[in-house]
Amino acid sequence: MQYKPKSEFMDVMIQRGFLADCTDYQALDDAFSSGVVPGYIGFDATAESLHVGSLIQIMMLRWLQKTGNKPIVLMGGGTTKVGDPSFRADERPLLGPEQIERNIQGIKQVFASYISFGEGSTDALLLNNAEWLDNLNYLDFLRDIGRHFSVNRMLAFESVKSRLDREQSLSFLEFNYMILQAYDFLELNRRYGCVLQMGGSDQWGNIVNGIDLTRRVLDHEIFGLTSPLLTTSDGKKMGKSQDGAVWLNASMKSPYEFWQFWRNTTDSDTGRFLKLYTELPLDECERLGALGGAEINEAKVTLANEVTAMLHGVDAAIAAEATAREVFERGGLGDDLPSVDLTKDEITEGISIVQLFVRAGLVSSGKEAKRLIADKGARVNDELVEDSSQTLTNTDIDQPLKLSAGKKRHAVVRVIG
RNA sequence: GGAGGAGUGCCCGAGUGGCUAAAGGGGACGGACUGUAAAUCCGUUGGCUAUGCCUACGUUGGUUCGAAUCCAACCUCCUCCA
Repeated sequence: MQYKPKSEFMDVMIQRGFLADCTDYQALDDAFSSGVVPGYIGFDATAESLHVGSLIQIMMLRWLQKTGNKPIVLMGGGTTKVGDPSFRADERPLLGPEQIERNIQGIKQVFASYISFGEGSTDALLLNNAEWLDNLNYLDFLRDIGRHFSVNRMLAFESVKSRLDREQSLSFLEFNYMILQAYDFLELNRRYGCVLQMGGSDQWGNIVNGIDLTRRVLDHEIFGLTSPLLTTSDGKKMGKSQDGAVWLNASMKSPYEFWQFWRNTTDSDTGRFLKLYTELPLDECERLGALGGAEINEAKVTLANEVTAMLHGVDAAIAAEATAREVFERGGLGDDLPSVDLTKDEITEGISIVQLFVRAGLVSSGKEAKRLIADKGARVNDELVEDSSQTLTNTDIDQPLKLSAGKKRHAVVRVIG
C-alpha cells in the first residue's frame, strides 16, 4: 500500500489487512484525523447467529471504537425482508417477520463482546433499519429517492450484471435492495451524522450507491471502505468447518468447537488471521505466522486462544485449550468435549454402539455410524470398534467413556441419575 | 394473454419405460502420509426396529405387470411474442 495514512484507524486497517478498497483514502483519513467518525456496518438477519464470515466486519467496528470513533451496528430488520441479491445465483427464500425478529435477537448479543454500547460520543449504537423502512410510503419514496437512481447504472453494477448475464431471474423485489441499502446510509447520515459505511467487497456497489444518494439529497460528502472477501488459502470460503458454518453464538457452536476451528487453521493463513482476528502486535503476528514446520502449531494455539477469549471470554479459551491439550496431546478426556448423558435405566437395558454415536452427535444417522465403523474410524476409549452390532451395558460403562469419530472429533459419555 | 424450454440426491449435472438408491464432478466424512497443516493417494456418501422394509427424481392424479422416464392438470423459473 503506497498511501501513508495519518490517522490511527486507517493505519490499522492497512497494516492488518482489512482494506480492500476505499472511496477516498485522503479525505477519509482527514476526517479520522480531525474528530470522531461515526461509521456503520449492516448485518442481515438471515440466521439466528452470525458466523465467522462476519467476524472481519465486527473486528473493523471494534478497531473503529478502539481508535476513538463511533461504531454503529445496523441490523437489517427491514432489508432482510427483501434479501440482498448481490452476487447470488438465486433468490433467497423470503423470511417471515417473526423469524427475522428472532434472528435479530440472536445476533445482537454477540456484539457486546466486541464493542461497548452507550450514550457517549464513542459508544456504539445498535439500530434496526426497520425503524425507517417499515413505514415508507411508496409514492413518496419513489419521488424523493427513486428519482436519484438510474436504472441504466444499476444494471451495470457487477453484482447485478453477473446475475443477468447468466440469464438468471432477478425479481423487482430484490432489485430494490440496493436502493434500500443506499437509503439506509442516507438516513444514518441524516439522523446520526454517520459518514462511513464499511462492508465486504461484495458490498462495494451498494455502498457507493448510498454515497451518491446522500450527496444528491443532502449534499454531504461521505465515505465507503471495504474489506477483502476472505477465502482460506486453499480457496474455500471463510467460515465453513467439517460440520457446516462456524457460528458465533455459543448455543450453536460451543467455545471448544470454536477454538478447534481456529486451531485447525491452514499454515499459510495463520499470520494473516492473527492480524485480522486478534489484537496482538503486528511484529508478533508476523513472527508467529512465519514459524515453520510443527512450530507453527503453537502459533495456531495462540490464534485460537486470542479469538476465543475475545468472543467467549478468557476462561472459555483456557478451558478449551486445556481440553484440547488433554485430548490431543495426552489422548485423554477433557471437560469441554461435547457430551452425551445417559440415564442408569438406559445402560441397564443396554445401548447399541451405533445409537451411542448418534446420540453423541458425532454422526447424523445410524447408517452413518455403521459406515464410520466399517471405515475403521470409530473408537471407544481409543479402541477401534470392529463390530457395529455390539451393545454397551453397565459393565462396559463404569466410568466416562470417550467416543471418537476419526482423529479429531471426540465426545464423552456420562451416566447420570 | 400467446408460443417454446426447464424443475433430479448437500450442490452442479447425466439419465427419456425394467439392468436406477439413480453415471460423473464438487463438497463432506473416514483411512494412509504428517504437525490436530497443506498437497497427494485410497475408500465411503438416502433412512430404518435391517438377508427385509420405507422414502426419493417440482406437486397431484393417470396409463402400465413395471415410471425419474409416457399422459393430464397444477405450481415455480427461464426465453421469445403481445
